[in-house]
Amino acid sequence: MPRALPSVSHDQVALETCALLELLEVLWGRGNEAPDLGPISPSQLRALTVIEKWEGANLRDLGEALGSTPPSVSRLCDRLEAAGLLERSRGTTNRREVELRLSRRGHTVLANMRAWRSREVETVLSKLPAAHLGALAEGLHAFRTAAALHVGLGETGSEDQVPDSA
Amino acid sequence: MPRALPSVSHDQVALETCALLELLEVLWGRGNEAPDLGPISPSQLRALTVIEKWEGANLRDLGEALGSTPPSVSRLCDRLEAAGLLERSRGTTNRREVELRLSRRGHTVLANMRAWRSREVETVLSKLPAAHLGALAEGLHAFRTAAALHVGLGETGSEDQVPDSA
DNA sequence: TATTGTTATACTCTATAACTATA
DNA sequence: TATAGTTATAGAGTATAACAATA
Repeated sequence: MPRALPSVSHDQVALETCALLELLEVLWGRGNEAPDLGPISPSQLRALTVIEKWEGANLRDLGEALGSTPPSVSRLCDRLEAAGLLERSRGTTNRREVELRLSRRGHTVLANMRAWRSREVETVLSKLPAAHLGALAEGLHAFRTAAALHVGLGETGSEDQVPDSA
Repeated sequence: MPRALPSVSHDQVALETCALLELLEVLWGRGNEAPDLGPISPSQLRALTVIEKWEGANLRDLGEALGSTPPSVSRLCDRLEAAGLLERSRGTTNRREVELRLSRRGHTVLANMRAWRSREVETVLSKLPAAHLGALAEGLHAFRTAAALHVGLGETGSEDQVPDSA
């Protein structure tokens, strides 16, 4: 089997993607087995992820990105701020708005999380033949670029992670 | 750029995978935008996913798969049973164990969830060129096969989803 | 005694509703 | 008045500790 033919249907790839995601949901949902993360919850991680790519967002913005309500987001930020991962500052132009930014510890936590997950994924990747690895890299990058645009988090910091294998 | 060379490093692909997963975490974590799912939570979805592939598991098994403690799992199953998605029956051979099985509604809920997610993914895939689509299909399948073995959910119902593009 | 599951209690996350403050 | 954010209260999810029942 040299290469997949271009006759693959969207249907099949969509199902394949979902199956993989389901697997990783179960795996990564396991109560933080990452040692460096501290007692940080999935919700907090999601919030940090969004704010990292959207510095200076207000509570409404964050709530919309997370699909969460203002009170939930407010409390979530309370805890993130108390944990020293997030900074809330009253807006300069509009005094009723809040500007959200990651603290240095916030950035560190995200970096640690990514490092841990990458190590997990690498143990799996190490079992793949090189041909499959190349196909995966190509396909994933194309997919993520399209997906980021679709979700609305595309224009910011997506490219700095993977320096493009060229 | 015709095809990715086999010189891609595990490192880079791991980071790419994590970046994509992060994106989908934010997207799918948005309070259930799937209409057919009803008020089912991510935790409940994870539990159903595991039990589907492990019919007759007991509470300890489920807890281990989810990385969760027995009391949490017990309560989680209380709610799943109350919602009619799960059936708890006292074990036949060992009367202190419990056998967990999905109800018909449980199976339906999982099917609906997968259908909704697949539609979401397909809207993204429809924007990919055919060459990238083929690469993605090949890479994802190889990855999932390796990952399923690593996680410990490999021998059961992994193959029935994608009939292999051949 | 060791194992399986449950109950007791506490904290996080989320939602709806009501409230405060700014525009 | 409309908008941004917070507080009040309630239910789900999780954890540790203590308990009941079976092997």
